[in-house]
Amino acid sequence: MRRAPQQVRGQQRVEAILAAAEAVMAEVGFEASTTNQIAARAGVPIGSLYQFFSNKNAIVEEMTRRQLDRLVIGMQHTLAQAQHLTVAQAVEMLVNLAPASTMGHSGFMRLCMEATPGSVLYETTAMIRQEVFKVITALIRCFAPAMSETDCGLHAQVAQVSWQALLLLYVREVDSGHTDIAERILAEIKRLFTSYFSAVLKSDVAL
Amino acid sequence: MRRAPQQVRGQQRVEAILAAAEAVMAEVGFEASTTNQIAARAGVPIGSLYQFFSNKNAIVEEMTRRQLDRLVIGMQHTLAQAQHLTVAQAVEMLVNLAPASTMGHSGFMRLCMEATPGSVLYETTAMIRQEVFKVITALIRCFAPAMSETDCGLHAQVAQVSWQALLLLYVREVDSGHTDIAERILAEIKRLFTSYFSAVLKSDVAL
DNA sequence: TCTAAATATGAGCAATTACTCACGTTGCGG
DNA sequence: CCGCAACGTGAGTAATTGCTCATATTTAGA
Repeated sequence: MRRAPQQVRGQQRVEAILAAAEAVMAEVGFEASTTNQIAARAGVPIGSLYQFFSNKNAIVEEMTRRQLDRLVIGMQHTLAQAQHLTVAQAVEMLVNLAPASTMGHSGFMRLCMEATPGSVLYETTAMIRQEVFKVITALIRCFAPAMSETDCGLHAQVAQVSWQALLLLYVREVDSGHTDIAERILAEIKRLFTSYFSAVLKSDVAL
Repeated sequence: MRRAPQQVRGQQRVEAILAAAEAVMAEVGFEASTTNQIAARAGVPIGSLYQFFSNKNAIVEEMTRRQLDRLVIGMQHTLAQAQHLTVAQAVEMLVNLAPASTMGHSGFMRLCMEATPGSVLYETTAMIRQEVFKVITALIRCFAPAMSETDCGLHAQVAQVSWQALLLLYVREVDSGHTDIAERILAEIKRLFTSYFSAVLKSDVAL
């Protein structure tokens, strides 16, 4: 941020801008969204937007920082007790965290997961993907301590990419108001990861 | 196309434009690519580009038409004999088709799979995703003829989305020249789908 | 050879967009 | 109450881009 707000009206404006930005970007995408559009939606003149954010990127950076905070809540906790659980139970618990961390920010969630390598948005939101990758790696490690580093990384990458794509499917259904379909997708996600991890762990033990 | 080329020089120019467009778009993305950039790369004045293509979209439409042709080759054949195969064998054969249909057009492949709903590119390339969805649905149907329409569709959607994301991972590694990593990813994809479909079919039989 | 259609060409238009800046207004410590 | 810093404001600028169009050249058939 160019200039952190120090008065209440400044903070309120920053909140309004962030909310408007999330709404506009969710509607038209990051690239297609314009700063003028965001400012208008927030009921704020364009000059005020640039008072607090040096450019369009800075807005997303702030959104990423906040999403990251939301994300780590619960994940660390689940991971800590994973060793006392079965694979299916651990997957169940981690997937169940999704609705809470998505709630109220499905717009940003979609932006984040739809970002493609090379785009500005992808670089900005890289931290979030890395965090998910680290959690999955730790999970695999927990159940297969002897697995090689490269194999573990490969499995985690495959899982992370699938997770991202499937969570996107879930978020879209939630956004469309299809709560029942969203629930069924979550169930499918659990089934997919449970069966994949089981297959991976089985072949690891066999070696 | 605004005006189909009728002379050889016209056809050559169209080919040059399509090749240049794929290269440029693969580098900077569809939105960020400019028609002037594409024309320059093709060694063709901007006016000639608009002689054959009414706009940037028309270029991608032609690319999609060609990719669709490449895609259906082999898939129908594999599907036809799926009933004589195990799930693992059918998955193996379908996944093995990927390298051939990707070869030489990984740029467009990436564009297609990175497209997000709402974008122009997504609408244009919708046919390709639909084709993949139809094949997966048929595959599931083949092994579980009694499965309900909604369940079948849900499983196919989950599979299609995962397939898209994982194939993207594969294509990126191929583009980076990491042939060995790409091969290992293909193996993981087979494992993931085999275990997922097995789990799905097992629970279907149990009902 | 002649003519009409196909193709070639690139300066430039119209529209859009991120961002600035010069000048008002409000709030707060002393 | 004063003075300074935070904040408000929006017309305007520079740059970019998709696309047109008037005009020139090439090709194919009769």
